[in-house]
Amino acid sequence: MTDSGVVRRGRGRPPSTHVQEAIRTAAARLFGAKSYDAVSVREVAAAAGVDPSLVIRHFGSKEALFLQTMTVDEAFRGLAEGPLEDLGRLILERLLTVRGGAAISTYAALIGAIDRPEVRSYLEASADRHVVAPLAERLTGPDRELRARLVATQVNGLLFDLRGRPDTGLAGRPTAEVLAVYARALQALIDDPTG
Amino acid sequence: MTDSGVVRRGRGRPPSTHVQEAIRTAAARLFGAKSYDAVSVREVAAAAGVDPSLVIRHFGSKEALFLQTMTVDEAFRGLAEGPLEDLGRLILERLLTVRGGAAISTYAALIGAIDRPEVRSYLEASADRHVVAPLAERLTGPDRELRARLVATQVNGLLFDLRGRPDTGLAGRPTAEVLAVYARALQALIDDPTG
DNA sequence: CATTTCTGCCAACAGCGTTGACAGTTGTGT
DNA sequence: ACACAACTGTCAACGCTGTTGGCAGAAATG
Repeated sequence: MTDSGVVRRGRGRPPSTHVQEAIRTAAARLFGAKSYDAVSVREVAAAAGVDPSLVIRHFGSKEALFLQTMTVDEAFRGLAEGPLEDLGRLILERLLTVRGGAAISTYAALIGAIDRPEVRSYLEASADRHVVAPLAERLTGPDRELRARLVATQVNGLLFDLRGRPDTGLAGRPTAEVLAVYARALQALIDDPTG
Repeated sequence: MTDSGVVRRGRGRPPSTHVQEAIRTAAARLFGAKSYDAVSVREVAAAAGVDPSLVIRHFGSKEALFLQTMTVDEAFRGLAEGPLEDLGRLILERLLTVRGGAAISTYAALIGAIDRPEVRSYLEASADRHVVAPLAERLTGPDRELRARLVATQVNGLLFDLRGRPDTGLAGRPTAEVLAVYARALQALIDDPTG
């Protein structure tokens, strides 16, 4: 879906790959550990053993590098699949356990940069593509799209609150307990209110 | 609760008020219109007709000025009061309608700066004080504190998704419709699951 | 073999939040 | 009345930021 970030412009010397890879690796580590603002381009460059200007040259801007590095699509894919009657629990289970909570910390980094328009629209598009759209098609009863949208809202809230504490869980509670209780609320939106 | 931001250090010339007021007014307008990062201290100073260094002198830092300007306590006070059997709807109604959605836009500004530790802890403390703590005392059944915490989580999610669109509502839906549907999910956490 | 597009490197830009230095003003304690 | 302390506002400067331009060389295409 996303290209490598380097635009081929015709004939001539082809772009290198290992320098980009080094920058991307360093950026992923730093953006995962500190906030967007707290990570400087010069810092990423130093970690990658590269000149700061090269980072911009290769990726266009700090924000573009950030967006290319911190993607959440992989963790969100197929989130709305599974039997409807147990989907609330299933969604939460996948979010909280898959890849050791990697989805949460990546999401946390994105939320920290939410004021940047491109980050914001990426996050919205991601929720739409992986949760709202597929779920709206499967729901039955009234207000299907709104209910699907609000499922994403609840997921947003949970991810928002879990920012930075992927292990300890909410309010010191273990993940399993949060999951069981919150699943009921999520399921209240999934179930047909007239049925 | 919060003092004026100027610390009296003993005898001597007392602090002025109208300059602080001018800075605070300019800051409130700018922080409400643009994101934390997009508003510079120099810009606030210019709007207040004041030297940039005075802004820092008076308020300590840009972040302190921000926190003193954008407070959400007023809008959150008493949020968890009212009959338990209808509290889900009541909470949402108060959040979405009080003061024309001023709570939402202020919250939006705070979320935009969520990566700053002091902003983060203020937001957490605010939710605790006005929602989690008073609600946990009133709930019945198992997992009272966790359920109260998750009510705040759902509220967070809604405020998060409503950022920047206090009028149009979610997904273009009018506020009333969102309210009615989401209230069910919120109420699912408030109701005693064993009852 | 000319052309084109990369490479990497250095210096510089404008803007940022913040601080130091300094002179002037206004209050309090004795 | 007088010293002192804490404020006032003004100016220049600090170190940092993301980003850009210039430049010489390398590697591909036609």
